[in-house]
Amino acid sequence: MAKPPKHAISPTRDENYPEWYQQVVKAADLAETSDVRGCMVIKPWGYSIWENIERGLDAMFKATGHENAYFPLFIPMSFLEKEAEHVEGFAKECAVVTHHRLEPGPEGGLVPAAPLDEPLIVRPTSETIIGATFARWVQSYRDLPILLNQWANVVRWELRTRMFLRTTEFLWQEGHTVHATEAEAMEETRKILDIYADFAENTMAMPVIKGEKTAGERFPGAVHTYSIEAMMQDRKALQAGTSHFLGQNFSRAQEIKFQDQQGEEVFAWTTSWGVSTRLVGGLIMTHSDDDGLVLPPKLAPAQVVILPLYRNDDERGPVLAACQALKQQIESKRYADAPVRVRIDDRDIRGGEKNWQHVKRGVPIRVTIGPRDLESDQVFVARRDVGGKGEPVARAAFVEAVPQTLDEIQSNLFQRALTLREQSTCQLDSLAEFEEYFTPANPDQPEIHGGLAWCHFVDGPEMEEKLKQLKVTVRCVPIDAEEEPGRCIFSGQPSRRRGVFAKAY
RNA sequence: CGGGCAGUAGCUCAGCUUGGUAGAGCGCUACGUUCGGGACGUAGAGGCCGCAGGUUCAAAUCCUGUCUGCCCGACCA
Repeated sequence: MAKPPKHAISPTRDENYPEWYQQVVKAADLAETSDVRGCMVIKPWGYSIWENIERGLDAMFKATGHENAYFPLFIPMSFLEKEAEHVEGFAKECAVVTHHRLEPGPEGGLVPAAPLDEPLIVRPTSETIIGATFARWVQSYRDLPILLNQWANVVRWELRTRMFLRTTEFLWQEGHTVHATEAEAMEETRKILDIYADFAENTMAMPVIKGEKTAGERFPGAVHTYSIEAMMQDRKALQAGTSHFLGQNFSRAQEIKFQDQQGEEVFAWTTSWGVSTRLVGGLIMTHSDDDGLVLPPKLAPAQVVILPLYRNDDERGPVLAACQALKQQIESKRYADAPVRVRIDDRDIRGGEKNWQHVKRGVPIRVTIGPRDLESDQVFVARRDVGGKGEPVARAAFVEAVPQTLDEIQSNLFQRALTLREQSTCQLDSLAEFEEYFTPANPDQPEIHGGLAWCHFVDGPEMEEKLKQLKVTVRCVPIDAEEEPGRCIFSGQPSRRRGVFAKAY
């Protein structure tokens, strides 16, 4: 009998984190590379996770008064040119449609035949096309606020792509709102940030820091950009969601204006905000281990998987019947306002291999039932978050405890991630400490190092130079932190708040 | 767009230096033995050796061109 490897995933996180990530995506059957450069195929298991993210967030948006709508994939090129910073920011990564219609070419194959009068760009984000529409919709203060969201795909022609974290085409939601006053727009911006943080922490079990981006990291065209920042297991930061206060920049560029109660024509205040399939990448890198994916129960497509064990047709019938019965019993239980999601895996493959597939796919609870269990009215239960083979439990007791067990797994994952982040966070008050913190011991093959460093800073050329050299970025200035006088570790200038610094994805 | 590397079975790759019947592992199919943490055996299916040209009796192998992909930089939800 062949000796199984120690871990399902090779290399382990410590050995080679980026490669480990790719292997988890593959082993968990989440996605694969496609025939189109930089674009991935999201497989059913991975897509189900995204659907659960979509469902969860969508409910939160609706509960706060937002409605879904859909705008075109194509944007006339001239629209993008209206807001100067916006052009600057996105022009480089736009895919452009210049022709329609294909005809047979002179040497076989097809050639584009008819050039477009005005090229269309494939949306990298929809501020411009949605803004142009809003300009028509908004005439009176009575038309406001407009609170819209769309679930869509966008394209950004990135040069380096990584599954889920950065792909040429990705799925996301983008919220776009219009308000009569600055205060209201700002309130919206912050409300959405809170929703993102709530969702990240309570549904994804991924701790985040809410903060504001510095000028250099801001969304092109925004006045303020806020983000939620998470820390992955390699101690690098991941921007997991952004909420932008656009001020009147876009409304001026696109003439979104209205008559207020005094009859004066004024420009509206707009916001935009989004999270993408990148969240799936964050989910993977927050919880998964050297045996593969680990899913928080609230997002797991299956929260419980039942694995029948039998050797022959005589055993098969009773075991499968018991599985069906168990499935119904578990489904009658509720977790997080919904019936517990259960699947039976009765595929005709070896039990051991089947079991490992579910380990690698991160199913929170695995239940094995064989002939011996039928006699003793037991089930064999394994939790993905604690690892190990599992243990026998009385069937009735197990069923009764399912919701509580799922809840324990959910909070265990969050606590574990939070603990790692806290252990990997420090305050640094000198440039020397900062440099040491972010310099790997072995530059040829950098080990996992660094983390989150809270430092006083003043945005400027000294800082920029040093960050570039160390490949560190300012993630955000946390908005929940107290003000505290200090001095910029780069320039020595006085500072009132600390920023969070980290290497980042 | 600069610098490095690679295209051979579904996947990962060997073979190329020194030209001579197209290979391995994994995966897949069938049968048997197995089965409570990744099984094993036997038999099979599966190929435009990226593409085009050249050298040669003969090219996966040598030469030229070309296309595509990957890695490292600049850019980034």
